[in-house]
Amino acid sequence: MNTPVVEERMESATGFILVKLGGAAGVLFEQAVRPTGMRPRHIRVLGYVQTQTLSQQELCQLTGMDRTTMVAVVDELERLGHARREASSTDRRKRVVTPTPAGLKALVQAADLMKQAESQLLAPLSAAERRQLNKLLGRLFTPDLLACLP
Amino acid sequence: MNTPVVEERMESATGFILVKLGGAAGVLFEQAVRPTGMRPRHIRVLGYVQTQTLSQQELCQLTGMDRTTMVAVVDELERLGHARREASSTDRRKRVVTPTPAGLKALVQAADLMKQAESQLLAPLSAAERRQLNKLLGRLFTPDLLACLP
DNA sequence: TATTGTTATACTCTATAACTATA
DNA sequence: TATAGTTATAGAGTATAACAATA
Repeated sequence: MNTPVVEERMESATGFILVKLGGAAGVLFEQAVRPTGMRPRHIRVLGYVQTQTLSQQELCQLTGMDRTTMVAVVDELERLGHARREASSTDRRKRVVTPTPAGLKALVQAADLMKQAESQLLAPLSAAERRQLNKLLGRLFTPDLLACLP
Repeated sequence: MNTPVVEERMESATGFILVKLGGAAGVLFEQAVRPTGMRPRHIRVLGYVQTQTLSQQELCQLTGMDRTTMVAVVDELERLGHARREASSTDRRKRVVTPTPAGLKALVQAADLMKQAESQLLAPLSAAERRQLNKLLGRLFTPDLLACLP
């Protein structure tokens, strides 16, 4: 008996494509923002603190990173001169993360690079198709899905 | 000046959603097939060898894994009793990977679990929308994109 | 006693280099 | 000389546990 037990090419399954494409997009963005000396997570943190005053703990909740990772990310932002830790005025346990002028400038550059990378990624689609894709993907991103993650 | 330099919520950007959703889908599949004792890569290898006779090297080319990872994956398939290494009749350097009856049975079970997980993932979409999404994602998965990956 | 930030540590994944046996 | 498989090892990424300061 030589009939395939299971469809051989899960390459065409939506789930498979989604996983692979997500990974590829991650690498693409990583490469795109490399000139800034940052990685996507640094940019995400900078994005949050550009208008709000947030502690590391609050940034953890917003980004889903854990405390120890956040320490490293803020360390690196400080080393790059893109953010500083300051004592919270209300709770002396907390340390507030504040962007420097250089950090804000780097954020603008990074956002531009990411936008370019996204354009490259979505190049095969028309503007209407991009909106369609964004809408469909957004609907998959349910609390239900997030609930079963670690 | 308190105006956001950069849109604060890249959460709505297609690239961001794609990366996050891909990661979530990966975890979902990982969890779904856990009852089989396998991980998605084992299942992928089993899927390839169910009808073809392939060496580890050939499996590397098909899956994109490197040699050392493939050794580990085949080791684990052997330990589970789902595949065996056999000497190639044409080239004694090569070792051909062959599924056992138990391996084929496990593959069927795994494929079913993955299908269920995919249904769960795509539950928010209608059948027509799923086809649409599959088509759009497929078009993003270009050789161009794969070329800029490591 | 609980929480914030921190450090040290362990664990997983993957990649690199070196070895063997065959070609 | 090059290739297939293997092993050992190192590196990055992430998670866990324990600690200091403060609530």
